[in-house]
Amino acid sequence: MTDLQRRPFVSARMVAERAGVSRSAVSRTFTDGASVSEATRRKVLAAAGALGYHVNHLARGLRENSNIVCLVVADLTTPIRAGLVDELTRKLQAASKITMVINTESDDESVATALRQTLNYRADATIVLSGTPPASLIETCLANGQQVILINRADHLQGSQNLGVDNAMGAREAFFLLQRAGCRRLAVVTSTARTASLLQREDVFVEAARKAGLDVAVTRAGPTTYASGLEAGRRLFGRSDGPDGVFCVTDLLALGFMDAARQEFGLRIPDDVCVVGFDDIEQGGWESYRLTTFAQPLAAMADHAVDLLAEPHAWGSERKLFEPLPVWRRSVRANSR
Amino acid sequence: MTDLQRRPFVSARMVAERAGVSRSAVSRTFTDGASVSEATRRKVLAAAGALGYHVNHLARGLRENSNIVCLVVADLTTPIRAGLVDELTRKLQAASKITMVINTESDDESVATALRQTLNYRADATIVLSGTPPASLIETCLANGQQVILINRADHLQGSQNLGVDNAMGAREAFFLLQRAGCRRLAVVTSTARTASLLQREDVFVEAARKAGLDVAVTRAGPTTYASGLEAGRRLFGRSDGPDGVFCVTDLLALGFMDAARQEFGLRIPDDVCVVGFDDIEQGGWESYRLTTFAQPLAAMADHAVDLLAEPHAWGSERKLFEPLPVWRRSVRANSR
DNA sequence: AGTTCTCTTGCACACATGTGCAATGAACAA
DNA sequence: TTGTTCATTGCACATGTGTGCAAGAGAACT
Repeated sequence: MTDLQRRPFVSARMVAERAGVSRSAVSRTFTDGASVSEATRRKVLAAAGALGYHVNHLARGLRENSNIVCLVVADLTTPIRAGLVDELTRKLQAASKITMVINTESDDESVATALRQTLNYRADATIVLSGTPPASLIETCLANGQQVILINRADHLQGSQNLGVDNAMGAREAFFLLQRAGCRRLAVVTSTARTASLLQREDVFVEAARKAGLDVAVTRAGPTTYASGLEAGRRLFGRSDGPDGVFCVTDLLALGFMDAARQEFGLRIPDDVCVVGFDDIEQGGWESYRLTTFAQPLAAMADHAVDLLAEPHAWGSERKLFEPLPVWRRSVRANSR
Repeated sequence: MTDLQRRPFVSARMVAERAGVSRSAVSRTFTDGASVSEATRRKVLAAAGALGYHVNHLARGLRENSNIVCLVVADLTTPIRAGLVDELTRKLQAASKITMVINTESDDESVATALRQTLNYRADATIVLSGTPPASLIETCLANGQQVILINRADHLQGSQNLGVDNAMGAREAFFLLQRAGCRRLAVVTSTARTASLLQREDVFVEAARKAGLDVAVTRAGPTTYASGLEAGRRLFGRSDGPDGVFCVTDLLALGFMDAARQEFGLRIPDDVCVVGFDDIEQGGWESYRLTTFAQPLAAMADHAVDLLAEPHAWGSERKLFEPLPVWRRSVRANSR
């Protein structure tokens, strides 16, 4: 009682003592394919059960791979982020990895701090979902044999492995959708967060419209939230000639925009305005919205990320793009030609 | 190249060699309050910087506390769950803990497996947000000196520390809200998932109504989702005398229910039906819904959970309840007496 | 019986860290 | 100069694993 101190976790040695065998025997009992006789194995298992022994994976991680994967993410409550984290944690667990989540601000300094923590815990790999880590830090991770996987960060950093949805393709398709619906006064609703993904969606859409001889009003009312979409709607319809076809670079923005159009300006969707989103979050499918959008294939993306972990770390920084899947619902008119 | 194998992480010994000091000096440099001269400290820091050294927290965790906290959770994409995980990861990080997320099915067997993994990684504590671990396993955790904190699991398990929102209070208030609004034909919309929280909300509401001489129709159309709320609405209004006051035990159910009422039966809210939810998820505040509900004080709950970690593990299983905060919006009529 | 072969087991080391203890050396007072 | 104090530093051990190596035991075969 006096001397026991604060070391309550039962170790392999205690099990060995109780079972009357060597510590090696205990270790081998819990190692697949190691050589132990059936008799000692039973003795060890009995002792372990009685004492409540569990192999210490931290100590095991000292010698070999830690099997730890870090997820660096911001804005966890956003549906699309939550969806991705959900898929990843699930699949990582299935691959018998352990997931450490670092919930950071999305500014680059915080991400850098998070990445350093990653190194402290000897993670085999880090998956970055938000922000952009500085190149020098990525290099440090790689030098320490740690994989760095960036998801939907268009920044093409040397040595890191990249994957993401094909924003350009989605934006192009979005334009064609609105064009086919006969929209003439186009607008893009985006956010003040100038991440590469959002910028690309905006740019490609505007470019496609320009090629077709149409002008586009771009609105950025705030961060990438429902509230910003709402505010964008107010701004766009507050002027004399509101748009009749709108591409919202994110579903959240789209839902806010739709509410502004309908509740505050009495407009009908899709009769008066057509709206296209991006991401395919669950809420877009709700009866109040029925938003036509492009889905990020989250399951496939998570699968691929986990596959990358198994492969021998390819050095040339690669980049895999996933096609966004069109989801047809009711926020765009049927072809009117 | 041939012999280097796969051990790229730089250790304290390498730093020591490069700096021309002992390994202890390196260790002390990175330990607060240890005795190192300014000269060697500088040498060590220089070498560490050049080599990209980071202290191995896993090895450090072998001797003392691992500073790892496990979060066992299911249905991560649900807004309320995502919100709680977001708060917890943030606050744990601020308390310089590391968060491991175990995304499990909510059935008890999966939770048990998750809890065992928790022991393998020598987590200082486990926070359970979903499912109910078997009592025997909790005992094992406690015996190993690991704290077990259950959030919103009404199951009062010996030795575990419990906290959650006061469901009874919220349900009672919900009834009074509807009563004051003059509703006479009451209904409860709940799910087939018979978790203690949801059952209590249902029971207390029904009991309060019965005391006031009112009968309540209880509908459970499926799991705790938007779709189930939608289906519940169809069932309730498909009969001759639909309800005029409904308590949905979850905001998600409420939103689905509202959509059914409005889109499929042309009812107005709150003129024809009053709706009260529970949880206060972000979507309930959107313009299409403006749901009156009771908020779970997630921030305060997360604060308290983190505080529990600091305290010396009190053995008598305690239980702290948080008052749900009423959020007045537009889905309930103003008092009509 | 003697030889060979296979299976099992214990010792010792490696992994990366923190720290008690003793030794070293410098600064300072007498 | 000598004795004392104090900061600094290195050695060695502890933490809990996995595994190579050699030794031992028993079985099978000549």
